[in-house]
Amino acid sequence: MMSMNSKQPFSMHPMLHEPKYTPLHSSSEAIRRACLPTPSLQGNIFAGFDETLLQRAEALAAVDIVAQKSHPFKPDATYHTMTSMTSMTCTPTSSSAHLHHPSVLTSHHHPGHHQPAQGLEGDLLDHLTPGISLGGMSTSDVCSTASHTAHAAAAAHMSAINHMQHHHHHHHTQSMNMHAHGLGSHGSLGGSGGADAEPDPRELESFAERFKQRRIKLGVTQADVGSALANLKIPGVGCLSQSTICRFESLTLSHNNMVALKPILEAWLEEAERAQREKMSKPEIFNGGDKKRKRTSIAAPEKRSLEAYFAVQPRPSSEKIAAIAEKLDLKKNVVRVWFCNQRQKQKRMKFSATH
DNA sequence: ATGCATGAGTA
DNA sequence: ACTCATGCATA
Repeated sequence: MMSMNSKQPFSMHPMLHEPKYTPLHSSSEAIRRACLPTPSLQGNIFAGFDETLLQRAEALAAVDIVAQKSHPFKPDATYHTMTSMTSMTCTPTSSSAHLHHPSVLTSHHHPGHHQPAQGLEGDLLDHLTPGISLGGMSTSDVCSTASHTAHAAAAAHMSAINHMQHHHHHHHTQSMNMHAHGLGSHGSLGGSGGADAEPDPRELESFAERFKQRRIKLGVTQADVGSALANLKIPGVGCLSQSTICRFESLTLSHNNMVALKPILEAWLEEAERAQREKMSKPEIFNGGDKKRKRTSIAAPEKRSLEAYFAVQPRPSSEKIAAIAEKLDLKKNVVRVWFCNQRQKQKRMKFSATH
């Protein structure tokens, strides 16, 4: 079933499955695509290029250390010991069903990628400037220690604290209108004139801000919002995690994701404010789930190396990943996932270029 | 707030 | 095996 992939009722052009955003920041795509030009790759004489890459990248990483900040936390003693877990996938058996796939909002447009040749590392490395290649990546961390996210903001009022709603709803239905914004035309919609579908990054930005503001005013935490969403009974919409709400508010989601989530959170907001008005009371149960997934922690040195590799080749081949994994003494899967996540990060709104 | 991970849907 | 949307665990 093609299901959700079907975006607009009126198929614009079967070929244009590129629901890319407004011309304003459509470059996030361009960026990643732009890194494939391979000027020269004939140099890889022998099979030593893999080793070379690793060595060079690590060398860069070393430089990085100096130029980088050394977090106040653990210098490096991080226990990446557990990276040896073969299938840490703690059998999902654990009560809390893992069945959820609230991907109602998925837009799955294929990003037509490519298989960039992998012989350019050597060259690239040679032309790379330590500061440049790695500077923009690792510094992204640093969270404001004071995450006064109104944690205990007394959600006394409407605390629809429904953790653990073992959703088993298979909402594949509704596929948000991922609309292929008419690139070029869309005037400006000064104040959301187009009802609910505005692919405007600016609009999303302001909404996210207002959302957070009003949410806090309601005295509700991000987690509360997430679980309360289930009470909205919006077909195909279950609950969301604190993470997602947080990311929405901080715009650290993909554009499409933001667009898809907006109407839902908007609906919740209004419902919440309405409910507060009439002093309601929602029955809250508790939760009851226990499953401890251990979060692998990649030590700083390894992380730096990975970043160095990434700067050169964001999409290493399976073999390359294996090599890197072995070099850094990490599970291949850990490395693979790391690269995937890294790529995803680059696509997020907030820091995505042109924004 | 964010790092590492899972899973559905695709290619 | 990747992308994307999400989530658990944790700094």
